[in-house]
Amino acid sequence: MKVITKDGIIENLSGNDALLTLRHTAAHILAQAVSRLYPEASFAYGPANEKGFYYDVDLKGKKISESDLPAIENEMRAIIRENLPLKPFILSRDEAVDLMRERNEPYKVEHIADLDESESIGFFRQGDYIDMCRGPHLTYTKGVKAFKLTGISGAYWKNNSENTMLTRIYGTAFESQDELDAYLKMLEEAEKRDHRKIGREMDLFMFADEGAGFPFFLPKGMTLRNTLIDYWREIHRENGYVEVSTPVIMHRSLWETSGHWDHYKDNMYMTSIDGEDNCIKPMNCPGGMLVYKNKPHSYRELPMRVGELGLVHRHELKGTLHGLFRVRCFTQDDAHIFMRENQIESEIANVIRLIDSVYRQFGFEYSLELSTRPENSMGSDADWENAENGLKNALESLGLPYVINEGDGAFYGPKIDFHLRDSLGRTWQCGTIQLDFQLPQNFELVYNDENNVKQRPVMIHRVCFGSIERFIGILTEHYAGKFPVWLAPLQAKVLLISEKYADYGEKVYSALKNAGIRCALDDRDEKIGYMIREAQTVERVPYMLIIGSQESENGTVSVRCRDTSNTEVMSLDDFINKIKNEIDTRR
RNA sequence: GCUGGUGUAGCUCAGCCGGUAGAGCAGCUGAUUUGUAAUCAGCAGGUCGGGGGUUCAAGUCCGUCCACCAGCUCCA
Repeated sequence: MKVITKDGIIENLSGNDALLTLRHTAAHILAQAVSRLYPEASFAYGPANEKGFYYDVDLKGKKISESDLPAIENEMRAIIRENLPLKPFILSRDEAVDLMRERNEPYKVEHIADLDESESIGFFRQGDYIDMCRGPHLTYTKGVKAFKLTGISGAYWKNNSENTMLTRIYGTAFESQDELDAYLKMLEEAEKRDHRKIGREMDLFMFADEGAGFPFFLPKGMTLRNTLIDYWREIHRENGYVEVSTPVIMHRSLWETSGHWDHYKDNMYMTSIDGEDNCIKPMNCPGGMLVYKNKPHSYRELPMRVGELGLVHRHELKGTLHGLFRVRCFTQDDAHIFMRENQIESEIANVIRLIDSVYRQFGFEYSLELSTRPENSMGSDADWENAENGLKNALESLGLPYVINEGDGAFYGPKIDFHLRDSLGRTWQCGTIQLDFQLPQNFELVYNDENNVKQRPVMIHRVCFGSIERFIGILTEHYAGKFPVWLAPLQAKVLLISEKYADYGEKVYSALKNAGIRCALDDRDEKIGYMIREAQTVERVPYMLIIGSQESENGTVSVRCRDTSNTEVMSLDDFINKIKNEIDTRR
């Protein structure tokens, strides 16, 4: 794809670079269209990304909605038809500021001040529209052949909630109409997997207006949840963890010691007990500290791995709530690991391996991020450096790729985050490993070393699922509700062709039940097609056992598989062995 | 919290310029006894998110609160 740089050099781009350039040019065309329809508009940032492009616009109090998008799209098409050349030019800082002031672009003027002194300031002109931009761009507007405006929202200038809110107009563009259509189709398919919709259809969980952000688990959702927890307990037992449970409500003094009172008060729910301030725990760690302090410890016990499935409550802003993905109370599959400093690297590597095995069980891809010291943090520079190096060394010794998020750590320590990719291509933070030198100090934790000298342990906080609730939401979308047999709330359903076969149907049903298989019997006097439709498309039961005259005469079952819609006739025992094997091996 | 949007039966949705609500599916009852993705009929379901205001009259118009949706910010 032929593109032009801000220095006027023609280059050839391909692959992702070409796509991003195409989208960036589409963003300029969007801005030009907006400037024609809304001459008073000023422009902020208008980048391209992996989903498309957007432009942040200040419409000076003028309100627009999605219904205005077709008009903007039409104007964009007109600009593409006019086939304007994109002409770059370079200005000095002063000239650039003058030009942007003259054209009433205060955000661009502010942007110039943020640019590095050494950077030359590029502009691209297409017709009467000029945009400050480092490029490159397509050479002509007609290069944008397949685009669509996809939405509109508010966005803060420079992503800071203190700043003015601008109007962000979203769009996407591809090199061909076919690719655009495929992308839009994919979005539609993704919408069908929405865990909120599937959760309602499958009776997994619910929400009520009386408790925004507080999920309810229904019987089938509870089965799924307990199955996940059984799996979690099993792998933690195998990896040398013990489990505790700490209270949900504890006295204010605990949270003052832990630092949450100073650093996290706005997110904590409060209550009063006998006139004293108490907090509903937003994190499990302070309770875990009290467990450690319950008795003296020897170096021989370390590393000491203490798990807790802890229910935490956090007051999240209501605009951020989103199904099970973002709630106000959730269960962390937490663990606190107490250890000596020289055990940091190997223990972090152990945790990474454990989390990796969990994600592989479900076939998830993930990426790693290392977050470093934030502004509002506790502790000395030396501790932070130690902690950050510990995490880095563990990642590097395992040879894992990661990106660094400067200043994104917790207030008590740096962390490694695991980001899962969901069916919409969104990434969700699930697992995290946080190294903490602060809480052991604040709570004066100690252990006796081999010389009977008191030493301070280092602590790791870590979660695998992150939050059971979020993880179930992600699993629901990942599998589109078609959970693997070991997780499925209903693993098999017996469907009767007619009530004449009720006796044999009952026999099959109790045999499954006695074998520990989660099953149900549909003995309604409906046609078999009706029962299959419901079992397969709504309940999403992995196996449907159809029972009629042949089966009851031969002692067999006709097994219909949810995922292939194929049927296979087999003996009842063979089926039980087959499904039990799939469950036991978690396939 | 911010920007924009939405809220009508369990679910999906209709309801025009203001004249006190309608469908399909699900549910219940009956008929049917069925062979691999919807059998037929009847019945029942709603203070139109809440509470105000305008009006002779509000699902419809106006403010307000709540919830939800798409984002922003934040986060497991």
